[in-house]
Amino acid sequence: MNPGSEDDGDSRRSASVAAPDFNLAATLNCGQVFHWQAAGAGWVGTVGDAPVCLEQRGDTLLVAPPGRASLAARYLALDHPLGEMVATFPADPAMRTAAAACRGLRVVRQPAWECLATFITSAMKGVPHIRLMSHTLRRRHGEPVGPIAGVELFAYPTPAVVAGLAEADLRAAGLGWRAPHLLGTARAVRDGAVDLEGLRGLPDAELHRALCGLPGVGPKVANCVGLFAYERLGAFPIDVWIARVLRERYFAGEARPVTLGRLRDFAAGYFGPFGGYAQQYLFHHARSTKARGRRPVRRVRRESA
DNA sequence: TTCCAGGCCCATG
DNA sequence: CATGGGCATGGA
Repeated sequence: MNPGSEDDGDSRRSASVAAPDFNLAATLNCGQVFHWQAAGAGWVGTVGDAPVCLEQRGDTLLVAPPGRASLAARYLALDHPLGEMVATFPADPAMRTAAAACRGLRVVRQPAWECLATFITSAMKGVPHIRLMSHTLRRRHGEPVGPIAGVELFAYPTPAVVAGLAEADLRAAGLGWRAPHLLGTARAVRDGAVDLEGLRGLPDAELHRALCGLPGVGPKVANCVGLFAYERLGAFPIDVWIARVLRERYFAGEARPVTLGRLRDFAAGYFGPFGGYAQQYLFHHARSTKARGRRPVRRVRRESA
């Protein structure tokens, strides 16, 4: 990015936004959103249909083109009072460590459909593959909205477009058995069986129930969508990583693995009004510390004598 | 090669 | 209501 440059094109200029207590890289890399690409010193991606370049310099966020500064600031939730929110987290060692390590990570405000669809595709997949599926769907079926900073960008394909695809198209994009789930949900949205914007006014429990009625959406995905798209900051998604963290750090020494239901009950009461934020910090910290130096448990070689 | 991944669906007790 | 098997794909 080249702030203040006079040469061609709006996308070469950028606006400066005050962004204290913010970590752009952690925010875009923590597994809540899957389409941002590192480019030079910053990142390129879309906010809805709008292509944007982002770059952090200390407590300043540079946004290009400059007219999208407020859009980006809202998307990145720079208005969340992060210090106050983190102060509500429980003060146990696991939480304190994660909160310190993830300082500045913000839960962004994602468009509902794109969030719902990507998390339907996320079941039993690693983050890199979720990214791959997102990019493949965008490239093959989304509207081109770039390029920006030399990078071709595509909007996430709309519900109507996805609904018009064949299951085979989605399988060809790497979705596997998630293909009918995404297709079914896209058709439910297109046909008006569910109104994603209309859900905004619902209380948490009703939103959760409505989302769980969609194909491919269970408690975990519904909590992700509630947290990442509907700003239900107390929603606490429990995936295999978080389940492991909870069992190891909060239920160590149980004779038998604590059931998922018990983990849910515990998390709902323990982590407080911003439990979703707490969860995201635990998740990102677990993933970023385990990915490094992760040594698959070494296979014991059986000796034959 | 094997294991694992931001789970959900459906069939059984 | 809890539990278990099945499910596609790609990265490590």
